[in-house]
This record gives sequence, C-alpha cells and structure tokens, in this order.
Amino acid sequence: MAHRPIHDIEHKWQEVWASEGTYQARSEAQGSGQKYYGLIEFPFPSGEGLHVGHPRSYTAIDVMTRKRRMQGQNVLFPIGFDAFGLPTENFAIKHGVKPEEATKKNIANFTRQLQSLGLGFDWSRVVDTTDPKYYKWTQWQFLQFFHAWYDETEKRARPIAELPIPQDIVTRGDEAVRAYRDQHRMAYKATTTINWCPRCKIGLANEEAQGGVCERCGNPVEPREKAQWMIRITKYADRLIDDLATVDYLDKIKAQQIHWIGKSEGAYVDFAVQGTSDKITVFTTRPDTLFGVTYVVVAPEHPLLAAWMRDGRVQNADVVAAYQETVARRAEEDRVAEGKEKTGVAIEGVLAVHPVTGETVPVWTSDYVLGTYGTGAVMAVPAHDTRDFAFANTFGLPLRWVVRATDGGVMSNETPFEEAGIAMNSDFLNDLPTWKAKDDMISWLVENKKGEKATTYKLRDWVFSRQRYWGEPIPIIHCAACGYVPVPDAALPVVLPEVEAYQPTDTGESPLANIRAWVEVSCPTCGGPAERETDTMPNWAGSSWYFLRYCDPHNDTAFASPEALTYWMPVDLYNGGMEHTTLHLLYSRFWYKFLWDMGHIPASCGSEPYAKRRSHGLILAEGGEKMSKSKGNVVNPDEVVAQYGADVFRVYEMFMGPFDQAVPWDTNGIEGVKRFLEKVWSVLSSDATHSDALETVYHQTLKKLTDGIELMQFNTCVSQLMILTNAYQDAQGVPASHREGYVQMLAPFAPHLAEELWRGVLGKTTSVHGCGAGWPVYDPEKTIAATFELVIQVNGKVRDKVVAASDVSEEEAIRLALDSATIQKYLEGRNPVQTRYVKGRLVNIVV
RNA sequence: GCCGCGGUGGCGGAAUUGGUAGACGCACGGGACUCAAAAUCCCGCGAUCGAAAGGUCAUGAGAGUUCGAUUCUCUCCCGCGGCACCA
Repeated sequence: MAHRPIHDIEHKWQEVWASEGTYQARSEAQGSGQKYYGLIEFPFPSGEGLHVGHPRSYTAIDVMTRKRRMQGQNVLFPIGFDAFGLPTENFAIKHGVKPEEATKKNIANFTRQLQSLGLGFDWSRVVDTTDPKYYKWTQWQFLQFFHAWYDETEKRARPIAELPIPQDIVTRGDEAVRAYRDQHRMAYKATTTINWCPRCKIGLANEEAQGGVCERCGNPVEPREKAQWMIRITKYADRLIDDLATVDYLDKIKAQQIHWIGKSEGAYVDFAVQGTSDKITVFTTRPDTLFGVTYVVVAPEHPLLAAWMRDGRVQNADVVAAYQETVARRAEEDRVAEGKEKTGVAIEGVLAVHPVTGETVPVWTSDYVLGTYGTGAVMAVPAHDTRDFAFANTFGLPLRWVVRATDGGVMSNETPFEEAGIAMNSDFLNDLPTWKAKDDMISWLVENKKGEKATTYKLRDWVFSRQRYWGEPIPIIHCAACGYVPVPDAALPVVLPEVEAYQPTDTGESPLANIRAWVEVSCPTCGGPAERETDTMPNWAGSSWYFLRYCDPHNDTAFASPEALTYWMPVDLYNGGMEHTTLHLLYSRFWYKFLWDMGHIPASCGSEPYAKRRSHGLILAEGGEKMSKSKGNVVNPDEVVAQYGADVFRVYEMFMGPFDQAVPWDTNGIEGVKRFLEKVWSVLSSDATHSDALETVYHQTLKKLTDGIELMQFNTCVSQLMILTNAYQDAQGVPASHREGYVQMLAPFAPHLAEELWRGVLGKTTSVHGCGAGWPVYDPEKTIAATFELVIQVNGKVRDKVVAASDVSEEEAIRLALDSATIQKYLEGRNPVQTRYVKGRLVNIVV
C-alpha cells in the first residue's frame, strides 16, 4: 500500500458518497423495495473520543445494511448523539467551560472520527439529544406520562381525563379530585428514599446505584428523602416480560430482563398483632408452608415498627432503636456481604397471631428482610427456608416442619436441615395441622379474609428527577393554587437557561434553582405566581425514543409523523452492548409501549420497538484485560486509521473473532488483514483463465457471504474471502466473469477499496454501494466440486481417502471403499457387518 | 447461591449442527529473491514413536449413547458476564 496513497483514496470516496447521497435513506413516500432499519446505540460524545469498541458494533451493522442496500432494500442506518449527561457537566465544571460548548466540540470530534471510518450512516438524519428541537419532544413525551394513568383492567395507559373518580372523592371537592388524579398519573411526584451520592451530589435510580455504590464515581450512596418525579414503569412489568415472546432477542438478553423485573407469585398473609388492631402483612411465595411459621420478621424501617416505637408498646425500645440505627448507618455493601452473620433483635411486647392456628409467635426485626421488597415483612419458616433457618439458628428460635400426608405415611418437604446434616426428630409429627397445597391455602386465606393472592416484582418505579444542570428540564410548573401544571405544548421546549455555576448544591437542589428569573413564572392556568420544576431528566430519557426521531428527524409538528413511523417501525435489527440490557433497553421498550398505548405511535407498528436485538462482545486490550485509561492500554481508533486506513481497521474488527464474544486486540493480527487487502489489489490487476476449481470456490464464497452476513458470522466471511483471494493468487489473477462479483463481495467490508476497484479498475460510473447496485447471486450447483475426497473409515477410524465423483451413488462409493488395497489390509479378510455412507463425505465399514 | 455463556495448537479462532478436528489469520522454523536488510513468494508447523512409510494419543476431567462425539446425555472442575438475604 506504500505506493498507493490510501488515505487520499479513502477521503476521496467519502466525499463522493457524501455528495452523491449514497447512504441517504429514501423517505416513506419515495422508498421502493423492502425497508430495512438497522440501528446501533448512538454514542455518548465523550471528551476521550471514539473507543475501538464502538466501530465493532457500527461496522457489523454497516456491513449488514450495505449488503441489503446493494440488494435494493431501502435502508435506514442512522446516527446521532446521546449528549446530555454527567461526564460533560463534570468536565464543564472542572474546566470552566459551558456544557453546550464541550458537547458541540465532542460531537464534532466524534463526527470526524465516524466519518473517517467510512460508515454508511445517513448523516442527513443526525439527532442530538441536547438540541432544543429534539428535547422539546422529550419534554412533550414526559408530559404525556403526566397526562396518563394505567388502566389495570384494560392493561394499557389511558388519558388521565378518563380516570374514573370514586364518588367519595368527588364529594370531597376539587382538591381531593386533583390529589386523586396526581396519585394515579404515569408520571407522579413522590417523596421516596433515594440513593444519594454525596460526591456527585445527585439522586440515583436503584439501577444506577447497584451494590450500594454510585455508578458514576464508585462512592457509597446513602439514603435520602426527596420528592422526585417518578414514572410508573412497574405497571408495564407483565407486558415487558410477556412481549419478549414476540421478539427475536438473544436468549441471554431476555433472561436478564426477566430476572431484572423479578416477578414472583404468591400471597399476602395478614398476621394480627395481639391486643391491637394492627396487622402485619407479609408476602410469601410459599403460602403452603404457612403452618411452619415460628416467628415473623419486619424490616428495621417498617412503618409499623416505627408506630410501635412511638406508642411505647416496645418493651426493649432502646435495644430496637440502637439496632435500627446500626442498620441505617451500615453501608449497603456490608449488608449484603456474602456469608455475613445474620443480625436482628426481638421486638418485645409485640406478638403476632398466626392467621390459621391462632397461636402467637414472636416478632423480630432484622435487616435480612428488605424494606423495599414485598411488604417489608416476612413470615419465617425456618424449616423450609435457608435464610430463616440461618436466622433461627443464630437466635435459637424454634423450627417446625410442614409435612404432607401421603399414601405411604408422612414425608417432609425440602428442608435446610438435611443440607445442614441435622437429623430429623420425628416427635414433631404429632398434632400437625393438615397440609394444604399453595392454591388451596390461598383460597382459604381469601375466604377467611386473612390474605390474598399477590404478585411482586423486583422492578421499582423509575426515579426520573436529577438534581443536575445538563439534562432536559422537567416541563412542570408548581402553582400554589393549581398544583402541578404542565408547561403548555406551545411553550415547549423549556430551554435550559444560561447559568453562571453548574456546581450542584449540598441542599440537593439543581443548579437551576438558583436562577430566580428562570424559576419564577406565572401559572399557565391561573396566571398567579408559580415556580418551575428545577430538576432535570435522567440520561435515559433522550435515548428512550431517539430511534423514533430518526424516522422523521426534521418534523416540527410532531416527534415523528404517523406515516414515517408506520413505514420504518419496528427497528429490524438493534445492536448494542450487554451493559444496556436492563437499563436503556428496558426503559426504551417501556417508553415505546406507553406512546403506543396512547396512540402516539400507530397501532400497526406493533407493541415492541425492536424486532431483533443482538449484542457485540467487548474488545479487550492486547493482554486480554479490559482497556482502560488508567492501565494505559487503550487503542486509539484515530491512530489505527492513520497507520492502516479505515478498510484495514474495519476488516480487522470483523475478522478478530466471533462478533458476540470478547476478543483481545492484536497488533500482529491487523498486519495480516493489511496483507490480505493488498493481495486483493494485486490479484485483481491481472486476469486469470477460468477454471472449474476457481468457479467452485467463487460460488462457495458467494454462498458463504450471502448467508453469513445475515447470520453475523463476519469472522468466517472474511476467512472465506481470504480463501478465495488465495485461490486467485495461485491462479495469478481473477477470471473476467468473477471480477464484478468479487468486488461486490468485498464492498460491505472494505467499502473504499471496493469503490476504488469498482470505478477505477472496472471502469464503472456509479457506486458499488448504491441502493440496488447489485449483489452477486450464487448457483447452488456450482458450490459443489465435480469430485471430492471420499473418506473411508474402518470401525470409525479414517484409513484411506480416494477421489470420487460428486454424484457417486452409495453402491459405487462402498465399492470404491472395499476395492481399496489399504482398506483390504485393515479388513483382514473379515466381512463387513455393516456399511454407512454419508453423501459427499465418507464411507464407514464396520467389521 | 441463582441465571446465562464458554473451555479446541504457542496465540485469535474454524468445523456444513452427529461424519476427515485444527479452515483462515498471527507467531515461529526452513528456503527463494537480495551485496544485505525490509517487503514479497514457496515449503513446514497439535503431541508422541519412527530414518521413512505409517502408527498411537489428542477438543477442561470422568462416564454414557452411537458404526462414528468438539457436537447429544449425566456427573464434576475451571473461566467470564449478570443478579444476589427478592421471602
């Protein structure tokens, strides 16, 4: 390549493609042929620039969409920038620049990098989540959540105006009605304990504070009470699980989402508190073990416990209070540390009444019961639950088996005792209540008003408020007289005001709160004095619907027209990182379903945004470690492109290994790809005479690429191209009849080289990459050579190989095998017991 | 602990889904070209026995099914990713 100015060539074609509009999708009105919407996760434009991992995903989908475009499909392969977010804000604070300026610069840099890779993006549809023209619709969509409630009966979101108001609320007046509505909105404000990161000074959603540490800075988070905007994603939990059956996602993605939503079915069971009207409601998935209950445990932060502490019922109040305090102070990490001894204290003076037997059992509090899951209280069945068993064991609490009467006598259910090696004492078998099946027990509880069937989820409602500057302002106005008033559509977007200081405040207020001129507004409803909401939206907001905007990115009257949505949606293929499985992917599925419920997305688009989801593996550093700035092992795409050019980079990334698996970067490996592309250039510069052997490899390669690209087997597609190229090298050139097809096959992988060969060497006048430019078709018959090497096995071991005609019959093949002198030697005069023939492969003789 | 994925030469990885294990690439060794080096081209390259022909062993370990197992079944070991006191 030293003799060819590779960068000039690449640059030249990039400009030609841009001016010819080669990669622009045709609109729904102009598009002919099948549409194909290929999507990659739009990047966050960080200051560091592109990582070599980005192009792996982008090139893969680029290869797939290029092939389909050549085949004549109307391809939409868009790009944009998810540019709001903390890193930019932190950078701005640190360097005293405006976040929008830093963002602009980063987007420009990313654009330059992406364009240098020759990716076939439709640059006329770029979106930027920080553009007011874009976030106007993010805000508008938030307001749709505000204007809606979830109808459990119809299992869909509906306009808030259609929310039935109970008569007793109506009679209490407008205030009560308004409060009732506010409680039912899909976007609602609630004071909750949030995960507060004292370092970032920000409230985090549970999913951003996994393991009790801040996702951004790794600092431990602490609980903090704060009024936050919440979105009722939990209402969609069932649909988010059930509809996975209708889409083609990698199984591991489905499994992770289902696990994350964490649905479990069981019952609420009420335990009365002796001598009071209180009842402790527990959640259990095993109501059939109700007779095994020997105590009840409430979470340390359980509201009932707080009430008992207040009314003086708790006899050991100081012990309980001390325990509560210890737990509150303890970091989440310690709490869940593996193998941790269980801790807890008995609540003296409080006894729970077993709902069936009427016996009293002690009530304990322990942090092994989570305040945030179920009802924050459990019935403990130490004989059948390992955690209860551990607790009972620590504190010497009694155990009781639940046994099932069977024909042969009595048998125990599974029990941790056996695991623990403790012998079972059969005394307990006396006086046992009748065992009931799970459903029977629930029926009994329902009939006797002691409980009900219940389903719980690990998924929590979505904390949607961020006390930060660099995000979409939440378009709500607080009016003392009217309550929460949405900013009227005509007044959208609510543009981020210019601010002097972006620093978050210790009070937990957004920096926007300091800008009084912006905060103070008159109420759109009554005209009275009012204040803007100063929290902003999380990063996940803009990315929850960007794929819809791509369908119609310049629309000023809607986020996208119904026509455009009908034409393009759903996304045919969405590729992205596994790390987004439980956050972005789940949020955007939910967001889409909601807009679909509300009729903002045409019903014909279907209830799922992505028909197919795939995920790429990580690119690791040369030693197999993760690339990281601190380790100094990061490979910079700019340097790779500078040294080898974009085509070598692309082909190498496709060749390194299976697309869905992690692979280490290998500097020697990229040299091999460089040699390969040079070989392509040199073999194509001379003609070879046509031969049957070349014809076979050629058609085998066509078949491999035609199928393999769809199956995302990029590494073996590149291998096959190498095999073909090696064959041409042996033949000292490419036969005239192969030249076009050969270049076309290379085109998705090495678009610049292919275009140079197509127009420069083959003398074509239009792009090899254009829509309908053509994709070579293979002849299945020609993929089979005239002869093949027939393997002959004796008792399953390869003993000889002979050349046979491809259409050899079974009889002939076996004859050939038996005629072989080598085989005769192995048979030692024995007669075959049986013979097997595998067409086109082998004969196995069993003696 | 639970869920998912994986374990094949010195390395990245192939193997038509039960049919020649190691394609393709890298690294390495030998040779050609060259005054020399680089580049390029040709040959070799799992282990082991053998001068060779050829044999034997080999896909994390062990068993099983089968004419035949990297592929299917069971048990176990190891690695990666996710979740994790979720009742």
